[in-house]
Parts: sequence; structure tokens; C-alpha cells
Amino acid sequence: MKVVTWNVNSLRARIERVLEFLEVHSPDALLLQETKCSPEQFPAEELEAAGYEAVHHSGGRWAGVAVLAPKGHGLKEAKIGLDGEASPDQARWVEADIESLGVRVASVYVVNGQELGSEPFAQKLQFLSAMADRAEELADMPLVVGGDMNVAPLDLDVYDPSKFEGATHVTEEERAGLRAVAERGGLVDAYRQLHPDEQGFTWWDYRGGSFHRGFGLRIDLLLVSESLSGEITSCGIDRDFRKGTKPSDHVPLIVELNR
DNA sequence: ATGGCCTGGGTACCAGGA
Repeated sequence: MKVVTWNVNSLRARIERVLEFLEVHSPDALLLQETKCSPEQFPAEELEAAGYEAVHHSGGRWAGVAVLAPKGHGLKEAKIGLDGEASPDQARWVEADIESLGVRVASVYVVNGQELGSEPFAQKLQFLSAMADRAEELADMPLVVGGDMNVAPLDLDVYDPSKFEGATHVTEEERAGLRAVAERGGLVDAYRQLHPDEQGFTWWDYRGGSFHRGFGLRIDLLLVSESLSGEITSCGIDRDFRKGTKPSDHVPLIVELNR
């Protein structure tokens, strides 16, 4: 079983790269974030022509999340939105069951937070708290929560921590909020479990040649139930999708399990 | 000099991203 999370920074702008990804990797589940489309604009026909169906929570020009699975895998919408999030209309959480695999997956796009002390930052902490509540509710089922957490869990996950003093994404409050999601949901960070000491960035700023200079962050995670974590055989990114024509600023993060 | 780029909306430039 191959499960992938990818912040595509607009599904319509990225549709050719997404179709390329489906062709190259044939994922059993592809969790997308920042689809940036209204429900009417969601490119269901193009995905269906590639053999995939989708469950999505689409909120217009901002945010938007989706789960894609091959037709015939038994993809079923399970929950749209998160109880207790500050702005439910922002389209940041969607859950789906994949019946043939016996797992639930959730695609999440955590609030960015903008500036420390801002209203969006308070909403970010509230969102992480709501996510932890939901993870605890789902703790008994095989679950993969994948997405753009907008938090770098450790200083190891930041190319230069000194450049992030006073910035979002690295504060102890945000990191504690993210740890609570994993702890209360009985989830493990798949990449970190397999690669305890490596830097494995998933995002690089479009500006200034950040990708080629290695100025990145690891903010996209796949959180896997402890009951499944023994089945993980690999976890890593595909750097090719940060190269070439019109890349997203995030790369796909891929986990493979014996299932 | 603290930015540089990219997206959608809409057709000039702005909000938001991280």
C-alpha cells in the first residue's frame, strides 16, 4: 500500500503534474492540500480519466483538501471539516475510508498562522487542538493522517533555525500542538521513524533558488497508526516533482506499507 | 536593502503563502 501526501498549491494549476504523478507512482491513496478550487471547479473528470476517484472539501480560492484513490478501491467520504476549528468554511480537513485496504485516511492543511500573536496564529493553535481531539476519537482504527502541518517538528527539520527566531512554524506551542495530535491519536511520524537523524525537507520557497540551495523545511508529514507502523517499509519524497515545468513549492511525501 | 516567487481573482494590484 502506497499512501502519499502532497500540497499541490492549486490543483488546476498543477493538474498535469498530478496526472504525471499518478502515472509514475500509482498511489493507493493520494492526499492533496491547497487544491484552491470551488466544488464546481474540482477536476473530477480528468482524474477519473486517469482511473482515480476523489473525495474533496473545496472552499474556493484558498485552502481545499482532497483524497484520491483508484476506482474500485472502495473510496468513501467519512467526514468533512473538523469539529472545533475556528473557520469551518476554510476547507482544511477531509476524511475518507478506503474499504479494500481497511484504512481511514485524512488529508489536512493546517492553518499557516501568519505572525506570532496574530488572530490567525491563535486559530492555528485552535486547529491543532481540534485535530488532536479528532485523532483521539479515531485512535482505535487503522489511520493515516497526511498533510501540510505548517509546523516543523524539530530544529532538524529546519535548514537554518537561526533564521526562524520569532517566526511561526517552529515555536514550542506549535510543536506541542502537533505532538498532541500524534500522542492522542496513537500515531507515529513515518518519515522520522524510518530516518531518525536525517533532514528530509518537503517545502522550499519559490524565491531565491531556495530548492537548489537546500533552504527547506519538513512541514508535510504522514502520521500513521502505531498498529500499522510495523508494516512501513519506506518513507521519502520524490524530488523530481519540485523540478521541471510549473512545480508546486512542496514535494510529494510517500509511505509504503506491507498491506 | 530583509526581497527575490507563485496563485487566483480579475484585468491593477492585492491577499496569502511559510
